[in-house]
Amino acid sequence: MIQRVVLSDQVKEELLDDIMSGRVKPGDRLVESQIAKRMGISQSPVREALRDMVAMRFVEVQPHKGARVRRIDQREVMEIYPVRASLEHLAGTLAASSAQKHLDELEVCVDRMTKAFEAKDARTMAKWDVKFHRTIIEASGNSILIETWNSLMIEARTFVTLSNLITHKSDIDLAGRHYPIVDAIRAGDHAACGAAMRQHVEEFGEVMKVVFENDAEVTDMVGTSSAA
Amino acid sequence: MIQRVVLSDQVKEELLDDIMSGRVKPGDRLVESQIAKRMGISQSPVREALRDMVAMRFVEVQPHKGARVRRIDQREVMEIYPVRASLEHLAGTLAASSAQKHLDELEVCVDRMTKAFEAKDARTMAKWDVKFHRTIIEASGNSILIETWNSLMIEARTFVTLSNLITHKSDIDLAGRHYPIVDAIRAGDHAACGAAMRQHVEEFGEVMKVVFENDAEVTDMVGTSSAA
DNA sequence: ACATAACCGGTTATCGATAATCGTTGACCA
DNA sequence: TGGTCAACGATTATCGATAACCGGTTATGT
Repeated sequence: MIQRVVLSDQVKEELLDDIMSGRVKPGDRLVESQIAKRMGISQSPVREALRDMVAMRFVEVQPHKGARVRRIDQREVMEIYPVRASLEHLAGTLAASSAQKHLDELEVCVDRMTKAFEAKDARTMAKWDVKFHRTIIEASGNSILIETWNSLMIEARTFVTLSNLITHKSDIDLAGRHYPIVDAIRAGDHAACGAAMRQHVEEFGEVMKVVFENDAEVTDMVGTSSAA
Repeated sequence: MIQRVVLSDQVKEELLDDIMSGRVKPGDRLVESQIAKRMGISQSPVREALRDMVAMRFVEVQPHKGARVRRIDQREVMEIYPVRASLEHLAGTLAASSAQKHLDELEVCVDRMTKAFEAKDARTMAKWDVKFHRTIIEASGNSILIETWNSLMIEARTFVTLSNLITHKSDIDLAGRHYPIVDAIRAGDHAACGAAMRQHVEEFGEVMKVVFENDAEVTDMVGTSSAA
């Protein structure tokens, strides 16, 4: 096990998978030497992988005290929506024309999302949801916007969020709510597309808020996501 | 030299300073072993510092090939403004009330900015400009927004941008353009504050665009910034 | 009893050395 | 001449060992 190009990248992937799958939970310590021993490698690549994951915000380290899986609390989950709404509003506005060549692609995303939702498969649904949004972000052509959006690690967050949603509120058709965006792109209407993106993200935030309020003990989202 | 808490942080600061001051230019290689020898330390903390600076987008590395100072081109400089405008619009909207307790602070920033501008001191001006904006971003209370804004490394970018501006177009009073924001905060008008923030950032972008157009050979901003 | 100091196990931060990899140079041959 | 490839120097990626550091615990003095 562990054999490809750059060890630290493989370590990173493995640790990321541990986190996403729930094998390790928020707050858990990630001890460099232990991980190194478990993977049969030295401390250096592990250390490097952990630092990378700090930049991704999956891990937090305190000097001389070590790394832990970052705890994503309800406040943080909710705080992301206004930021996404702003960024995606901009992306929608910029991308309304250039995204037209991706209309088929976008519709495939919505379709797959719908199916995954019916199958209660949060991971797959998150994947297509994120692909939909990323397609539009990238069509904006603004590389800073793209990098900024990517830095929010929306894929992972969406996954844990949808896991919760599907578990606790399986009657909301999220996939279908992407159609207004598709329509605005088809019409090439920049303002409408931006507005649709904003509204879509804000709506999603509202739904999550309700989920939280109806299910107060769910404060540790990543931890509970392992059920999916 | 080099003596505080964490070596890699000191290395990072030193390298950052080398870049900001123009002692090393975009495209220059940053050889781990050479830097280590020059600073009288081992390769590890240098390596770590470089990886951190990749996350900050000041450095780029290719596996097995090493690190170079990242080239920031005109396109990238211009692309940041729409993103900033979106984020700061949001921040202004959220912060109009809570920033009221920082009104004095904000006015100090503008004052210092004005003085630095008169002294043609781009570094100091950037410092106070960024402090002004950061104060409002932080008053928004949204930690994701704060982190996202920080990830744009606006301080360093503003410095190189202002260096150019001061060199090439010293007749524009940028500092004074912060007053509409201060006024909106004083009035506690959320919508106006958001709008003022957006307009301010967009105006700055416009000014920079003009600077670029009037000075076509300036495409390598970091490189030329060493004049400041 | 209580505060403080010395100690200890566990872990991180740093070191110096080595293996792996890259780009280049120059020999060799068709 | 032109092209392939082996060897080289430079540099990165990884290693194993050690020093520095943290938090908790026990020993010590008042």
